[in-house]
Amino acid sequence: MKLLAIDGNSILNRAFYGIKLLSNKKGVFTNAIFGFMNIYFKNFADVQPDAVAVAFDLRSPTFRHKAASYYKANRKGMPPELAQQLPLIKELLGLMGIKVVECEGYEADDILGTISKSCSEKGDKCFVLTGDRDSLQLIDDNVTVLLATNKETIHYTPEKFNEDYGFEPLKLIDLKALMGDSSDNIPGVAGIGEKTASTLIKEFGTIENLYEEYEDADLTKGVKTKLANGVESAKESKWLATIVRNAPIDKEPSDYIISEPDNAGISRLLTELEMFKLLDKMKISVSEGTNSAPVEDIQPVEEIKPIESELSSDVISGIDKCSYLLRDDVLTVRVGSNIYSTSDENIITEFLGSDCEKSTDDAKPHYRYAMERNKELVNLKNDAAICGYLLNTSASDYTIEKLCAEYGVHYYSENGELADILSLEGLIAKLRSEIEKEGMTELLEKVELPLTEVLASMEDSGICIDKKGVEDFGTYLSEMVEETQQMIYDDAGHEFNISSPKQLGNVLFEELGLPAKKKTKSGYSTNAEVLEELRNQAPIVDNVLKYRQYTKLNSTYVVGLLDKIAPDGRIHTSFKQTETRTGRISSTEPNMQNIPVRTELGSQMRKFFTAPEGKTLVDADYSQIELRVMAHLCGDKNMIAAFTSGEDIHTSTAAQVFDMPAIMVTPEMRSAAKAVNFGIIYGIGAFSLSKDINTSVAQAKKYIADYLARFPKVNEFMETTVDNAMKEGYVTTMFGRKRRIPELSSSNKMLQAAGKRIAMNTPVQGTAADLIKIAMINVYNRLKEEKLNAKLILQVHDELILESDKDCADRAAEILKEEMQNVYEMRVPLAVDVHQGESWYDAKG
DNA sequence: GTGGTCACG
DNA sequence: ACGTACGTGACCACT
Repeated sequence: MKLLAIDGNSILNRAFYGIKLLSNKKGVFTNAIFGFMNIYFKNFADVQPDAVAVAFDLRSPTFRHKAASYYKANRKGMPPELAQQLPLIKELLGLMGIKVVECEGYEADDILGTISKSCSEKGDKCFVLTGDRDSLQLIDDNVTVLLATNKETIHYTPEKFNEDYGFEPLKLIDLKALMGDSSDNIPGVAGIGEKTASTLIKEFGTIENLYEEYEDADLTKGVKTKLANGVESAKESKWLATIVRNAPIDKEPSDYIISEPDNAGISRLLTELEMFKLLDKMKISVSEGTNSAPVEDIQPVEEIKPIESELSSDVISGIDKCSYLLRDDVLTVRVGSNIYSTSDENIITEFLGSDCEKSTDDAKPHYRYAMERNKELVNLKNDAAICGYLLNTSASDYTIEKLCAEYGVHYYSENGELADILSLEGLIAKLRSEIEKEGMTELLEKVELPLTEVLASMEDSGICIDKKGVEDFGTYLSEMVEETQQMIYDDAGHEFNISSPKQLGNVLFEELGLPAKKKTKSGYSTNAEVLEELRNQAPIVDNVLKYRQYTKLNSTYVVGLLDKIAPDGRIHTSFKQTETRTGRISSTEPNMQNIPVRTELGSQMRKFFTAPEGKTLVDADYSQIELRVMAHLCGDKNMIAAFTSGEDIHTSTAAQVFDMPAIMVTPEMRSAAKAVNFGIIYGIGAFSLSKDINTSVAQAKKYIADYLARFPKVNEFMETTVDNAMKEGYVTTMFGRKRRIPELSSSNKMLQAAGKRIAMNTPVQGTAADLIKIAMINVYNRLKEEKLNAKLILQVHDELILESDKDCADRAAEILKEEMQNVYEMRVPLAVDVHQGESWYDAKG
């Protein structure tokens, strides 16, 4: 008979700290359960036991059978994120038919000690699974310890133990009695560490033997003295380190034979915890739970037999609804149990342009495939990645396989290469029903799906870049880098890598003795904020700042952009629609949303983004869109009045906060008010505000208090938003976009505070993102309808850029401004500034 | 791969 | 006592 005995606390602990925090929608943490079950299944497969026991600590405050329990109980308790998972894993194990063993006054390792002893005496094989090396003392010919480490599980037999330690397993107790163990509060012998202890045990075996012989042995005087002083402690420690092997529990291995699992119960629990991957692994379907989703959501698990054939025009004309994939220029279409495929470009474009309703996994590249060939993708109804993103904006990616695992849809991995296409329809059905449940169907159909085509078109268009201009700018920057670098070397007295924060910190704060202000994890902080304060103290500092500016411009922008120029002489960025937590779009390879503008030198870069011959760039940006969104969302009268009046918002905020007419507001007051306005959007904190405007925390606090007194609805909005977020676990934007915030249920105060700021900021930033997305779709359609030779080419969060034929640029600018301003009826006007120019620099106005 | 830094809204 | 504003992406050094 083979028994697998698991130290539940130890394995759960290891799983918890080894896997990043995961939680379900309600904020119940599940990472330790997930990790525990992974370790369990792996070892179960390795050992193939006949019986399983999982032991957990159980200590009563009034009864302690030994002092070690008392010491351990004194240690810092487990974090609530882990503690809440403890009853859940026990419940799960119970449902799986696995016996959970607990015994008042005993720890898990005592229970394992007892069970393994009983096995050993009866000649049964026992495998002890734990993460704790202490249990290695249990090893004998019938008892193997499976030690789970971060990397692998080590199988400790007596031979393996001897190889590693050089003595027999039972003597591990004596080793610990000498060296002690701070985490278990075992004192050991003062001054004896692991090395000495190990040597002594190898030579003398047990501490009893050691204390009989050590006085005459060949040991240093120091060691002898330490041993003499530690004799009592050594004996006490040996007792503490010995695992109990006679706890009052069931001792027959046959008592632990696994009973019939309750699949419905498991399904219910794991569905509640949203651990679909685990459920799939256990080969239990969601439907086995009693509270299962409606039948139509569930993909049948039975084998389906796909019929594969070549896609043809005849077939295409007969399809009215299908799912498809387009990868590496190969199209695969599924209609019922028929699978068609083709790599014929003409057939592919014919399919994409056909009337049939289409569902796919990631449509943007398909739009581009069509556009590059002057064709269209028509009637796209579903995009799995977009659906997955709306349901959870925080996932790392949205592949079909991952989504199936997350939403409990069967993934047809048994069908090899066809797995994705076979799984797609069921997945889409499930995702759509979830989206409907969450009230995001309109957001999906009216905003995100239409936006995909707009983004594809923008990527396809790209923006014209003046290659020669960039190259010349690069030459200039390189000269400046060279020059500045030399001056820095002269000041430092030697050459070093200025780009290495470590080496730079050394030069500045060690060699030159400048006062270090801040530290980072790995040394001195040398960021711009710190250097700015040191500017007057040494000329090298100014040069370092210049060096940073030149190298940044040169490597990120000049070199980085030249590297991305396409054969058509343009830059085609990639807009990501499923990346940000808030609903914004992001831009990569290259990032066109962080082209310099704030400094004079940096903004020169924008002169190289140009309109080609006969065309012009039209640039429009929302003025203070996030503050306007805030005014709309909270409905504060004073704030709305400030925007309706058309005055400068920061000046008028200052007038309110400082209680004076606008004409008396000084530039300093305006800039303080501006900082407060930013703080309001980000989820205000007095400390950061004080740093931002260089004043005391007390003063910053007063600004905030005064602000909130003047704009009471802002305060109210923040409070209700956070309260509601704490209750629901998520926040929403005006258009129903959701962001879950698991940080809110963290026991870590810092993390929870961050969660609250996220809760305050996301509805504002997210609503602004929704608005400009809708405007983009409307602009795209208007330009198309009016057949203007003008195209959207860039979006920078609150800014849209068109490339337009000169002769229709005024009309295009009019449409752009109109659609942006009128995108949605708000309680405040949405102000838009529009300009035209030959380059981005000029069009910014 | 991670951390530091810095470019943008 | 601790670390501090929201959301991104790219580059460099270093492990």
